[in-house]
Amino acid sequence: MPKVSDAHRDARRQQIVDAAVECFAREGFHRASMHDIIKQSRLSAGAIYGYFAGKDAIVEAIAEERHAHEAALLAKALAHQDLGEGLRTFARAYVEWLRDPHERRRRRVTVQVWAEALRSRRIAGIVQRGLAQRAAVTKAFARARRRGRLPQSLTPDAVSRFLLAALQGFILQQAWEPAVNADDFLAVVDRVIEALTDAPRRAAAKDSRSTFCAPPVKT
Amino acid sequence: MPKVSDAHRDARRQQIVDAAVECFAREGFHRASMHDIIKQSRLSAGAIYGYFAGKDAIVEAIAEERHAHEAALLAKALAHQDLGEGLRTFARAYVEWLRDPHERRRRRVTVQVWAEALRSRRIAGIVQRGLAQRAAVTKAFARARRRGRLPQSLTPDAVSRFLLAALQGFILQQAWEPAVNADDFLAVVDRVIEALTDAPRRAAAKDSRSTFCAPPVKT
Amino acid sequence: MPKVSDAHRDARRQQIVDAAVECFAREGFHRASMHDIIKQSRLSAGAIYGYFAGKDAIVEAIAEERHAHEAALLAKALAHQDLGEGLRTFARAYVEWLRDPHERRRRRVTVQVWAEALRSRRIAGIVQRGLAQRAAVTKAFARARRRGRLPQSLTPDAVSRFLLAALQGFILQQAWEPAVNADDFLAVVDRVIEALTDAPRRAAAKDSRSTFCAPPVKT
Amino acid sequence: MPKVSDAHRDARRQQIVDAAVECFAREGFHRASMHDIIKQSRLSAGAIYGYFAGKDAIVEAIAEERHAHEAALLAKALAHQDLGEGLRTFARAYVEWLRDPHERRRRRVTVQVWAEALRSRRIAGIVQRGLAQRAAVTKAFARARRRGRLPQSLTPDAVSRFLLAALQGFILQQAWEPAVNADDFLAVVDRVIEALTDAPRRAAAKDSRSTFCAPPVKT
DNA sequence: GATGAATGAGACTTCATTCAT
DNA sequence: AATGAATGAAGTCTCATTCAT
Repeated sequence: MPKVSDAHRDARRQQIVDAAVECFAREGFHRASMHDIIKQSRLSAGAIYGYFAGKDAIVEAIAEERHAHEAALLAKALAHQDLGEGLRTFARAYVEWLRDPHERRRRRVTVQVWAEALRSRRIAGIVQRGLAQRAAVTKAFARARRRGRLPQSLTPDAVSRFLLAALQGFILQQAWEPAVNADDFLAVVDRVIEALTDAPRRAAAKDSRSTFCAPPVKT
Repeated sequence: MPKVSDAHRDARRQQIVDAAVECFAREGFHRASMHDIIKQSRLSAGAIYGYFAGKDAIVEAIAEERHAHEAALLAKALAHQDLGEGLRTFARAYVEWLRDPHERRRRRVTVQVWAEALRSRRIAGIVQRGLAQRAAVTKAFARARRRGRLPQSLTPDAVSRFLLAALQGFILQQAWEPAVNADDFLAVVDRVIEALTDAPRRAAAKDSRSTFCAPPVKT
Repeated sequence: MPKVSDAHRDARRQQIVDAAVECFAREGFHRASMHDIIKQSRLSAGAIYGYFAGKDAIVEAIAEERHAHEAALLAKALAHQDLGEGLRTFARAYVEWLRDPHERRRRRVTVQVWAEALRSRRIAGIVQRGLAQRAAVTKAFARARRRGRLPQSLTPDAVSRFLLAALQGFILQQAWEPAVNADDFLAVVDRVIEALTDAPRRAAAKDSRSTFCAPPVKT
Repeated sequence: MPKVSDAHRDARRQQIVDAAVECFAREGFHRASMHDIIKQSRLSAGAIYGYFAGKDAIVEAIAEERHAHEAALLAKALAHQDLGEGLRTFARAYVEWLRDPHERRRRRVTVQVWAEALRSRRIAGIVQRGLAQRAAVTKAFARARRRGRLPQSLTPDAVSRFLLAALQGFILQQAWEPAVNADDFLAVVDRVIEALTDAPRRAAAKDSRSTFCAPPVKT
């Protein structure tokens, strides 16, 4: 079986990653043994080590895998004319993505990756690279704020961080309780995004005044 | 009939739990060995097994530990006349709690507990018991909604879930990046709680005007 | 089985070393598995790792073991009034030592240690430490040369090195061919030592002159 | 009927052996993997197995390789009119040979072969075949003894064995310490050969006098 | 003939837990 | 009650060799 095609190599790699996701979702990284992954992948021990340097490398590959899709969703969100609208669409698409049973298994692994990031510099780096995508949202909020669409009292960084936190928390909750009602959650998200970004529109239509004035202006 | 006093037993128990937190925060549950915990606690293997049935039991004890304090904070929040005010106070107190270095170490373990809950029924049960405290908040929101202080379009469950999610996400982010700016985050939390609890009344009764109206000079 | 006596620990350690010698002599270090040593020692895997950090550490312990006895033999040799006499006695005692079947097994391991010294810095260091004992012989030859009992044309270092080489070669040959005639070999050794050190006596008695003068004086 | 010429086959074979020597000298047989040899030789796994049955066969080929050259040197030595002279020339030529860096690498492997001979019957056989060359020297000493040029008290076998031992010991020492002074060593070898082959005659016929008589000033 | 991906037995080592002292 | 040496199953990974292409 000499010099196999790149496509074949990629397929094998994916076969291993998929098997590992299955095992890790079921047992956790540390409980799942290489033997389990080997059986699940229907390859041999040696074959796997030809594609990955070890168990950790597989974990890292899994950790890395989600970024591309997230970046795509995010790009679409930020392309919207209206930031709030874009973010609401993003939230909807993201939650939709989470409905896929295959993706749900991966998310169980994601939660473990989050924990592992506290221990492994490599994993921490990968997680950081994922989190770094938030920067684009922060920038968008900064632009919005300059146009008066975000309260001066809030920092763009904290706003994007807050929305990300809510999303991460939801991912956690869904991992623990798969039956969680995503639509109701999305309704809250919509309302929050609206509150954070839509006020000017409301101001234009209804001329509202209120406690919104209370927090001091942050510069 | 123990030869040693209960106080002594409790102290020993805490000594073990503290040593384990230290080890788990540093290495993760699975990487930390009982040997590590034994050394850290300066007790003997046999002694530890006199207090805990095994490694899992220690993990469970740690997982359980946080609930009492959380319940107390929450009770105070819900005792407030104004729900929004109570929740904002809660958020502030919670974040303050997270500043303590000792607590931060424990939180690193919490993140691991979250991952472990996906694997262990016992840990899952403990986490669920913690999450169950959210019910009181949900009830409070239900009351608020009946009084028109929460939009009819939002379910009390989803609102409390959303706020919890944001808190959990913040805990994660702080674990990864201890220098995260908590005050800016709290400002967003305040605004969101306000938006969720004040808006309905405002929309119906008041016209709002605010900082939104004064866009800063472009830079 | 808490806090066992030092004597007990030493006995256990020796039990492991002895088992390892048995296995290494039979199979070679690399072929002999830890499993073999474990079975041979009638201890458990874990017990062995409580005494040695790993297979290499056992090899090192074995490599180290011979030095004390060698140093004792050498000290006796060098205490002799007459260096030649001392060395002949040493050779005899050393060869006698090699007759012991237990010691012969150890020597099979020694030959492997010699090879391993080319690869492992640790083993190389241990071997060097053994070889360093030659320095005392070199010094004795230097003294002898100053008293005219060693040809000026020979360096003390080379002489001691030569004798050591012959001994090492004999050890090799005996390892390959246990039936080698040691007495005949010793007769040659005697003659050689005599030739290297006894000339003055002969010179006194017989006034000999010869090709011995040919090599240039080395200083 | 091979598609490639014998010359090509031999070149390939040598390429493999050279690569293996490189790897074995660097890492030792057991640590060097076939993978290492494959990379070093710039051939493929399959190609190597077309030339050698396995790793052991390569080791055996290396072990065998030295004999031809040794036999040639020895034949020249024994062709000398004077045995002592012949042996001294041999020693000189042999040590000269050891100066070549390529040969030094091979000698590192030789030392390993010596150890391996204790374990593998095949390697033992090859080593024995090398050692068997000593028989010719023994015979020469027997002839010398019949002519009164070797003391009756020494067996020809032991004398040749002794000289071989010294040479083997030197090879070991040079492997461990490449900077060893070969010339000084050769001076001792010369003297010893002289003592073994000239002494009887001298003792009977001559009076000897030498450098022994001129003790240097004490320092 | 040549290639190199794949095999899978088996290597070394760790570690939660027990129990004789 | 306390100790810590001992257990041994199970873990991760390597590597000589094969054989489909």
